[in-house]
Amino acid sequence: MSDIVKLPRFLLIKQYIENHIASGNWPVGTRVPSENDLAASFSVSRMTARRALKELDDEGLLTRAPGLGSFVAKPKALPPQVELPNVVENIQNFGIYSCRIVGLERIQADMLMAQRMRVNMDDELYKGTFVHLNRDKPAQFEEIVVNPLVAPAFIKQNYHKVTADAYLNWVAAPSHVEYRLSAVMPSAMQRRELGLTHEGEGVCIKITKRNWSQDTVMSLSTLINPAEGYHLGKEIK
Amino acid sequence: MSDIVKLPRFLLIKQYIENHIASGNWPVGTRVPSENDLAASFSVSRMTARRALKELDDEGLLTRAPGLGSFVAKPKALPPQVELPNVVENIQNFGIYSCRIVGLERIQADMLMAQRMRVNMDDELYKGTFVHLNRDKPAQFEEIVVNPLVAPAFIKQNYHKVTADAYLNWVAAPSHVEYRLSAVMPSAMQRRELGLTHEGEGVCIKITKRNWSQDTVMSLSTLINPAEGYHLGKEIK
DNA sequence: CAGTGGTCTAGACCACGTT
DNA sequence: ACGTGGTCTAGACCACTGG
Repeated sequence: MSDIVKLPRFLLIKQYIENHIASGNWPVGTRVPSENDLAASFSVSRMTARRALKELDDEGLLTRAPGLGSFVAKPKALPPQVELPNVVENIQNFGIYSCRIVGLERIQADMLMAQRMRVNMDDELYKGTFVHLNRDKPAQFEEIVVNPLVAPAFIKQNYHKVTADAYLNWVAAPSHVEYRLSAVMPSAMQRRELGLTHEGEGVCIKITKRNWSQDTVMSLSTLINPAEGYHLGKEIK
Repeated sequence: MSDIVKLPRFLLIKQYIENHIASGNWPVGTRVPSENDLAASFSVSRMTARRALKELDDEGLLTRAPGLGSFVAKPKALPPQVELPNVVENIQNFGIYSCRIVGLERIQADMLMAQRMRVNMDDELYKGTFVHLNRDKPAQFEEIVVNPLVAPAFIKQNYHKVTADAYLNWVAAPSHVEYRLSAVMPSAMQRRELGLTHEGEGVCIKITKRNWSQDTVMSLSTLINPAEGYHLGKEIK
């Protein structure tokens, strides 16, 4: 016996169309019945038939054009995406978080940094260097350069309780964020701070992150994670 | 002077609500006017007021509940995501692609592989090993294990022109894909195949990808890329 | 021109949660 | 009982497209 649940009519129409598409019966580009056609053949008002087509349009299964009709859209293979885990947040939620402040200082922009921060050379910038620890074990090395105009008090904060990233999100949420990820061998300083003493170990994931507030760069941070145990995406086992 | 364009009424209502939310006038959790309220105050039918609320709901700005009303939703910070570049596709588009077939054979599933492929131990599997080259320079090492039930002819194909991945997508598009990314030091065999001769070089990005067709595993592939020049996300310069 | 989708109306019935 | 959103109707006018 079929379910006793009474499905809304617009859902029946959607399923009718979805089935024709999924079965290959209506290949890409096929013109599907118009709102009036569906209204007639399903004994339904046009508004109801319209809703079915509208939602299939929203879901990307159909393309609709006034004066032309509704057509089976070609499936757009959305590029595979992985989430970037927030190491500090994970520790705060599931571990014991602490932070070693390696440095917190004013610097002058060299040529490269001026270019990346979209400021002039020799402009003053703030720079913070941190090691994030889980149960007193180094988990991530962070270096962040901040535009003083966006966060004048950045250098006066106490980053034992609140991370620099969290503070910046507080004083001015970025309007846009850029990420870049690669794998590197850490520098001697980074190895030391991360406690990577053995000769063999050392592969690290490096994430570069730039926060924008409209057209000005708020901050540029570099995160170095030991590759050991650092993964993106779902567990595969 | 304001634009002469005549906006649809439901858009005016949407803007009215959006403005109240954006200005902080209606903080998260605030109950917004009901469909009937809006219909009355905008001298519009309920269906039109409804459409405005419906679309704001779809866009995540509102949460609606029958019997209760519509409420300002709390902005959900979508986790940052990066796209996984398809190395082979990039070479085919912007370089000169070729492929060295290292191996193409039947294997028996050991315990680990059986678990990952969701088959029984000692079941037959197909395994392909490839090196993808750009201008005859190794760019990616690939190892792919395939379920024979899904692609019985997998092992008989010629993978010089079409990649194993492309072939599998052809015979049976996956219904779901899992990714996992990490950084590793390549094995001796991988180093040899990738032409990593110098002692210092060697950090690699490893991508594990599992294709599902409904509830069966179609394939499990491991991609090894020299980290040198391999990046995810937007260029930051 | 006839047909399409886009917008809109003024009603209606229902299931649901609060009171 | 009342108001909410969810579904639905039978009309309507419009801008746009094709033949």
